Amino acid sequence: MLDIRAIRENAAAVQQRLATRGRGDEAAIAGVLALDQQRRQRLQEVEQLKSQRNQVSKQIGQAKARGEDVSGLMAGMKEVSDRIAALDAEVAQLEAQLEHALLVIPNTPHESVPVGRDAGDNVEVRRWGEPRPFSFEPKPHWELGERLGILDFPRASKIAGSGFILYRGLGARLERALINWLLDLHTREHGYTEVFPPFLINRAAMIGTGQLPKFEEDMYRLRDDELYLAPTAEVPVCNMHRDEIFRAEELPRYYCAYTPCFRREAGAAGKETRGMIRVHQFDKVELVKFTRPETSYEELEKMVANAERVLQLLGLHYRVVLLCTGDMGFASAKTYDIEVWAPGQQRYLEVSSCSNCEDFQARRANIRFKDSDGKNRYVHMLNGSGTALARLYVALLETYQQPDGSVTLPAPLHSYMGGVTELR
RNA sequence: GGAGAGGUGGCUGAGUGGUCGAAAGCGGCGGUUUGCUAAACCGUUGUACGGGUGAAAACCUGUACCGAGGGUUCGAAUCCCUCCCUCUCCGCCA
Repeated sequence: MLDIRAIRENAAAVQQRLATRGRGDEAAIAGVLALDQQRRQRLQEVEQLKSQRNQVSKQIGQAKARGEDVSGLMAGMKEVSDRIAALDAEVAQLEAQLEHALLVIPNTPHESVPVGRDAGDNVEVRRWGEPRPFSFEPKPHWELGERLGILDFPRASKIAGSGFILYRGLGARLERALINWLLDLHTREHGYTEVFPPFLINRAAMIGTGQLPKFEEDMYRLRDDELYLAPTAEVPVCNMHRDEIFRAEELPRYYCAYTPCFRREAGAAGKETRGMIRVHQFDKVELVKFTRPETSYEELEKMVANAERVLQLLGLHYRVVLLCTGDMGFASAKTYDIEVWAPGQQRYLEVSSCSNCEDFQARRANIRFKDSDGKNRYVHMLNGSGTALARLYVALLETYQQPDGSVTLPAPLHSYMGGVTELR
């Protein structure tokens, strides 16, 4: 959520930054300003009346104590009270409208973000390694997985529907190994604290990180309870500290968490439906940081490096991409994507997305810290995948496939696989 | 799921219709004292949203906030209703 005061004081600049996203979000600012103006006007009126009421009520109390007749005073105050009730309702309605208007406006991109329309305008920042050369035609993961008997898409459909994965045997073991290895890596070597949160999320938390109210149709929701399936661990982990105030010395805080991620992928039907590139449920280890505002951009670079380390240790070729204004997510001010090379499909796959949301989520979730001058300020919140498992799995299978269809496993996973070094 | 108890400021905890933003204690901050530490003593101590003054730091002022939302009343932390959460017991269950 953007700061209403910043909008009030700098409307043109905010509009200009929003316009770079190319979605017309800047158009909402005029309405926000009008609502804000009305709200403040009504607020002044009602507060003046309340002041009057407080004074007279006090007089009534005192007069009564002296045994005087107060029926005249009381009669007059009834009208004031009714007027207050009416104005209060008006203010509440304006506030609700203003709140909603602000909740559906995306974050303003940071000035270092390239302006662009879509993914085509993203800027490649660096590459690591290079695509593995093949002496044979590399196969896509769905062929490898089915042949090895570790991925079973038809049976996943039988249970849930299309867009779900069933791992079995060493395939299931590999998924579990990756989860454990990633959590160990980030907690032991990168200083993150492990969190295992609920996978069901209430509405307030979904609003806190920005999934709601705008993206309701992308979320799985329970029928009988106001609960949603976690679309990413970002949601529970960020909301851990909702309505809290950190002491300055408690920052930065690093958390990592494994959760499955549930996404309806509404509107994405038909796109990339083959295999496990885009599915309704996938596993992910997520990194989340709460930082002071001054350090959040350094922390973003470090977070990207932490995610890159995953691919480096696994020996997977990747590139880092800085998203342009038009391709960034709703809550983000700056995002790097990490894309791993999938030789079976001759393309890069997004396995991580690391974002600095600045105070956008902190304002929604009301997460602050007490600064050295005693003032409460909003923290900056960052989140990044470290990494998404399904696509990492794809890259592993396709990169380390052998001519006979077997797959060797990179060294870091051997112990996590109980000594198994290849799938065949 | 059933029965009961409870949710007050950073913490503990008083407050059952009016002068309560809220006693007291602890903690925090500032000061006195001190070679240092501790203790003692004095003072101070919330947040949000408006309005005003100021270049700003800040200051002045109003309103709201005692789990959340409604209601009664001239006036609600206090009375009523609904909901949420915590604790205890019972039931059920991995």
